[in-house]
Amino acid sequence: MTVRLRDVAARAGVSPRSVSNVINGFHYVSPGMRAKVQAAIDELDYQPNLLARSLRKGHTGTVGLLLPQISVPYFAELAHHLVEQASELGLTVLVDETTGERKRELHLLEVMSRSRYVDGILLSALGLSSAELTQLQPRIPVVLLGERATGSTLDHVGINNIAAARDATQHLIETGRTRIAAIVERPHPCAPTSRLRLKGYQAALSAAGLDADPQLVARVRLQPRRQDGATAMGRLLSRPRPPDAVFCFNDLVAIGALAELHHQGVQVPEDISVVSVDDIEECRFTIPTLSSIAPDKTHLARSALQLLTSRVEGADHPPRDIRIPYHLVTRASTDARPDVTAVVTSNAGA
Amino acid sequence: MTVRLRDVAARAGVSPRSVSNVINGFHYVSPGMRAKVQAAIDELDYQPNLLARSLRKGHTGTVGLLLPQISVPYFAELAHHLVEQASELGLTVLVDETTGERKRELHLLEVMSRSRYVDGILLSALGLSSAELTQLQPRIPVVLLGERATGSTLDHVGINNIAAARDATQHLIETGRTRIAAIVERPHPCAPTSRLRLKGYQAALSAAGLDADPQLVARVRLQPRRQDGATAMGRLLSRPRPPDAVFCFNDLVAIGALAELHHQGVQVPEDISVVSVDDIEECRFTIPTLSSIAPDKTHLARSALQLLTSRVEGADHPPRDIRIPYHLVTRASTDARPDVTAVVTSNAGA
DNA sequence: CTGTTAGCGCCTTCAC
DNA sequence: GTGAAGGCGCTAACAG
Repeated sequence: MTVRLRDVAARAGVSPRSVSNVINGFHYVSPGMRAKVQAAIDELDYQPNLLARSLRKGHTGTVGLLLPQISVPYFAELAHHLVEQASELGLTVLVDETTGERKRELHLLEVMSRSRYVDGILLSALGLSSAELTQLQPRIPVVLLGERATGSTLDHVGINNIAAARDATQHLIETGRTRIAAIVERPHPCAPTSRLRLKGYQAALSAAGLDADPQLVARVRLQPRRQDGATAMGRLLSRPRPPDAVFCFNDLVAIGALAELHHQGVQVPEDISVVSVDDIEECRFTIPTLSSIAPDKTHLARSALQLLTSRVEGADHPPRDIRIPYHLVTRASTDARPDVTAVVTSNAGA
Repeated sequence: MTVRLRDVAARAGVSPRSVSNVINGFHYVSPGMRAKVQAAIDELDYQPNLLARSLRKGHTGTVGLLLPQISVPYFAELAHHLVEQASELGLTVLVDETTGERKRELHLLEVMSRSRYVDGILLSALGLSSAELTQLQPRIPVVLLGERATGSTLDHVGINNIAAARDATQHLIETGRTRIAAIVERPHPCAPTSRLRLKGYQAALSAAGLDADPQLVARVRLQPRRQDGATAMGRLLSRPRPPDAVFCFNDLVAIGALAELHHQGVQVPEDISVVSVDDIEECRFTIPTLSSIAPDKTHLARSALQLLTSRVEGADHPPRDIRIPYHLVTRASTDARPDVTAVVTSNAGA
């Protein structure tokens, strides 16, 4: 039924060892041997059993990817870049969804890391606290995506959230806005991203000498969807003194906000301008098109995979925290002139 | 270093067999034995090596998912449902991207199916022709997603594309439209979906006694993105007698069309109404919200996985072609009254 | 109900 | 340069 390495050896009249040598491009194999073996491989249509190889070698060439939910556009795009980069490195990706629940994150991390099926894990954590992540002693390498566990023992790849939010907000200020609102996730110890972005927003305001009106900070639940952005925008519009601009925690929320603004007949960007973070594809086709901070997702994917593979290969340096460059893409939502793109304010520093 | 089954056996003072029995819930194990073994497992923090188990058992509990590109919203949502359903069945999903290229589809199908890493493959084929798919003699089960290879020897799960497009178009007719355009992929032997949807569109027109003006059928490239829909819409608007409604091959194209309509100051749905297929999340927040045919994606995922696992377990029936129910979700793009949802015209027949 | 034994298919240290 | 043997960790006959 299934043709094994030893069948090839028998067919070629050589030892299994020689077949293995040919397959793995090992050592110096005599041309005659190589030809004989190759012929047998072709005739028998032989393909190595990767499972057996992995068992023997102790690693698999597969990395685990743990995401809250793959259909969320940002994660879908991230997964795409990761799969693409992995493929270039000869790796494959095993995906699982955590829904962002602490329990599931822990469970899948545990199951994956012990299964021996993956060499390492890329984790976009939402439910696990920094402390827990720090305490984690995974038996295989783990690289954190996006969220940052302060002082973690784990490698991490992401953008500088404070700086990104600051740049986005500053852009609103530069276009003459003064009552700048923010829509961010409600505070949660395990989800520092939103807190950092709020901090950046506040930093920009204070640097410009604008005061931060707490009435202009709307909170949405964790892992907000478009609808949450719409609801939050509704609340902001009902303030006695509504904003003339909004910084949104992410694109999904901003898209909901745009829908609500349209619904209420508020003109964007004339009455209110909108900016956010992630730069998902959808931003280019919202009405109006949406200005957003664009992390270099290819770079992110590559760095994460490099970090992971280097750990898999035994690298033993202290945990790294890699900051990915980003830039602000200005579009119609922050500018009367539509589709002005790519004002680059790249940031690759710590 | 790594604790093995035999270590547990030694610790518990029993045979490996008994440990295996306990782990796999095999046979009748005496309570005393079970307790002893469990204690040893806990003390040693033992976790089975799934790689070794898979090698031994001949199957892995992993299914391969081959998609053109996972960041495309429809595929992202599909992947989400698949991963979710797989998880419920105790399966994990290995994802790879084909970019829709024939060569890559063939290659990945080959590599995956021979690697012994996955028990079966879910394939959303774009580049492979029906003939090629039919000729395919994969060594592990393959279930086709979405596209239909007529007379294929492979199982298939998808919606009735003709009926879906007919229903969508009929909805436009029922709202009083008479000059109904279509945006579809340009014909390609390997991509029947668009051809079928065009057919359904034409069927609806002819059933209503409307003539099908070839000037009103715009073609876009294969795997169109939002921009392609915008461009095509632009062409339709430049016709001497522009349409008063558009049936779009999929949501992405429709979203591009909406952007172009907005850009040209054409009112939706007053001047032109728009309907499409896929019902991706984004539809609920476009401006205006987009009416779309919603395939039951959960059902699709479940059926695909059921079909696959049943094949993996050796089922030997003739190839199945499962039609998934769908319904038309009417939203603002086809109705002056916004957000009227869920007019169900479910279709589960052959 | 439990213990012993033999591979699943591969790679790799040893000898030659 | 090539051949022979052992084992990665597990499960499933086959006894007992």
